[in-house]
Amino acid sequence: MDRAALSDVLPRLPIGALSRRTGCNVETIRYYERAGILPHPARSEGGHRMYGTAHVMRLGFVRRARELGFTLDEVRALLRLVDQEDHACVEARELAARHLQAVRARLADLQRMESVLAGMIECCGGSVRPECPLLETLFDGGEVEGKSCSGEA
Amino acid sequence: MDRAALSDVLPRLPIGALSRRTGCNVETIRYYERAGILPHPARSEGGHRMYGTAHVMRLGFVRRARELGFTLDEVRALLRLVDQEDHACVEARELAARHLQAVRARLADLQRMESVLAGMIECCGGSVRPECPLLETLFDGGEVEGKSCSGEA
DNA sequence: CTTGCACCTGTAGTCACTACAGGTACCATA
DNA sequence: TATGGTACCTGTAGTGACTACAGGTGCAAG
Repeated sequence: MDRAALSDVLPRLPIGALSRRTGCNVETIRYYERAGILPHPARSEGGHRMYGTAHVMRLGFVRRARELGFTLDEVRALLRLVDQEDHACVEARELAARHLQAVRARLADLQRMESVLAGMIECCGGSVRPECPLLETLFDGGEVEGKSCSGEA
Repeated sequence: MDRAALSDVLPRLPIGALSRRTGCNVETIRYYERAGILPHPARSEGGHRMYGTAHVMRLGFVRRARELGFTLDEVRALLRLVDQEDHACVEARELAARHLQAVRARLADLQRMESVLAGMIECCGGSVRPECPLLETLFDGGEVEGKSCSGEA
């Protein structure tokens, strides 16, 4: 598949149609153009943006990368690799691997949050203590995990 | 523990000391004041902010809540509950439970990202195909999971 | 030829900070 | 008491990735 060869096919999609086709907000498409993610499209006589198949594909690429949590900077880097003739597979892999590390770090963070929150809520639910143990925990920074939870004295 | 009773003890901490004690950035402390999270502290003759024990505790509360991923709006709501005499345990629990749901949703998102990314990277690593399968996947939106990965033809 | 929608540009708002610039207070030492 | 080096002050602007206007113009169907 030579993607460059598709560049000028169907160059008459206005921005709303591109939006519907890709599921990407109109404002976001214009933003991506300003941000250097999408190239400036052709314009109609009256100044309306006119897109072709190449744009549809590129925007699809961007959307999928964003859904995987790549930042726009990372997306720009991926697009640079795409735009080279030899697709620099190794670099793409490295970029993705670094991103995967970041995702896993965030995942670990969230898992910690999840368990602390779940513990606090459970603790609070069965409470017969005068003060709210949930708010207490936030106040004194006490560990929820491994604590008796029913309260002593 | 009556927290209100501690309000005026040790009211002579300047912002840098509060920062060191709580691990919260000086700029962030001032931001929290502007944002209505922390009350306006007393001032020295020359206009420097002077904090007491109550502020130390409140800021600790805010920090811990933020670390659990509560938004500042949620933190404000939690603080309102704290500031009521009857600590409204049920409401705190509901707030935390809603937040836990959000955390779990985000967790599920990230887990999906993680598995797709890991799959893409694995696929790319063993590639003998001409094009980069990682970039290809981003282009055509093909599923990585359950695909042969070694390439056919 | 008119109507009404789609499109245009440019700017400002979101969230939770962070980073200045340009100026003043505080406090320890000489 | 003078001085010097911090620590502090206010106000504004920047971050990322959009989103939401306001106020104006193009386009295509009837």
